[in-house]
Amino acid sequence: MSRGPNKKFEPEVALGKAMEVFWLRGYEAASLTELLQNMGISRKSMYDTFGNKQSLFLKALEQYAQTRLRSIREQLLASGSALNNIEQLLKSMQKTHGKPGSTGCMLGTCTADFNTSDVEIAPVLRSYYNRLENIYYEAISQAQTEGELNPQASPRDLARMLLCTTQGMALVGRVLDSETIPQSVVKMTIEALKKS
Amino acid sequence: MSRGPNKKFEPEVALGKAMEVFWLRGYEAASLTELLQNMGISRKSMYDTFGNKQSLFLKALEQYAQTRLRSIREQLLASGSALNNIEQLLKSMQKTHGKPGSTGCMLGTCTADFNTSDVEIAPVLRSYYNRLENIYYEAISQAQTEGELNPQASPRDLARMLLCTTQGMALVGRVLDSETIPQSVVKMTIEALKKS
DNA sequence: CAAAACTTAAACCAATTAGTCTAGGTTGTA
DNA sequence: TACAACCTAGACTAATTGGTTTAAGTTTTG
Repeated sequence: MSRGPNKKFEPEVALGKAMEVFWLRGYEAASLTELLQNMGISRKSMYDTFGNKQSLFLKALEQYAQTRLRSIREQLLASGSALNNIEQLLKSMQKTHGKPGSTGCMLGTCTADFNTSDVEIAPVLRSYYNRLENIYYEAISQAQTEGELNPQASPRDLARMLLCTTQGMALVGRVLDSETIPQSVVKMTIEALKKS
Repeated sequence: MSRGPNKKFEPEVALGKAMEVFWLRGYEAASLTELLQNMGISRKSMYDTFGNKQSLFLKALEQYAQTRLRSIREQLLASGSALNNIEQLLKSMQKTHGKPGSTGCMLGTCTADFNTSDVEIAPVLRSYYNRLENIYYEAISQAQTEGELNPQASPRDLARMLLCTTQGMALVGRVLDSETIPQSVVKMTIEALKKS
């Protein structure tokens, strides 16, 4: 057994704080100084624990994605009708991204933030989008088997539409000061699903 | 009349080159060095002509938006059916954003790049989104009066859906290496319009 | 108690940033 | 021809960046 005390700060908590800064500012614009201030730890501890800025970011992005994907999956797999769960999810997104000062989705922000040819980050983002698409796919399929959606429609196509529409809403919402656009988008998206 | 030669370089051409760099890299990551190299002018000329980096960026963004908006408007107002023009526009976007190495829409990239509370840039982006929404609105209205779309549907809602869906497709396309997602999105969007 | 594991604060480094300024060259016109 | 307008190249500044290292202090445990 090793001697001495264990880590005093909670790496996961500090990582969460770092995530908030990256989410708000983006990778480049998030300075070490601001990151450390929010994380509440010293420079040394950060480098000892997380390696460097890029790997800190990748860990923060991973935590964001897992938290977000789990939350969405839970909302979609809640008891009751699958279609209703999709509607409720979209409504909650409408509210979130319609708020002034909303920061959108961290995946989307990073998708814009990084050079498209960045071989380090692009595959990570692509994989998260795939997982998100698959979550939508499952929910739509379930709504179909429950008889709530047209069984002839392609759940794969619908899931992809849902993916891009919500990402677009989250992105545009960053500069909006009213809920009108998200309202329209969610309304039309739900109609599109039902009429598919 | 003033003496001496007029400007040797074309400010609009140089601005276009700057725009390309900003588009590819984003505001922060676009260094003066890279900008000047692409613009093909000296540091001094840039500061004399454009002021500083931020105003260079704002001018580049304005040029991008005007070029882009005009192009979209032209495609939508082309001769023939309004609905068909919308379809053709979406198909061209599908192709563009499905290409590996696609850089998305500069408006979207900047929307993610800047701090949401940036009072300088947020209103500019918001205004561009409004203009884009209005262009879609006109096209949809025309398709309705031409009897190609359900006249009961709200062209405002549909225009907003189109806005967010295309922005999302452009954004996600930055990390994609195949056309499958844009294909699905465009297919579903056209269906949604027709069934609205 | 003493050593190990952990912590912070701050000094430090090399590189890069946006922006300014100067010196010298070219070009066109009064 | 002489001067004004424009140009480039590059030196320079002041600040900031990510990252490293050092020194000193704290806590736990063998």
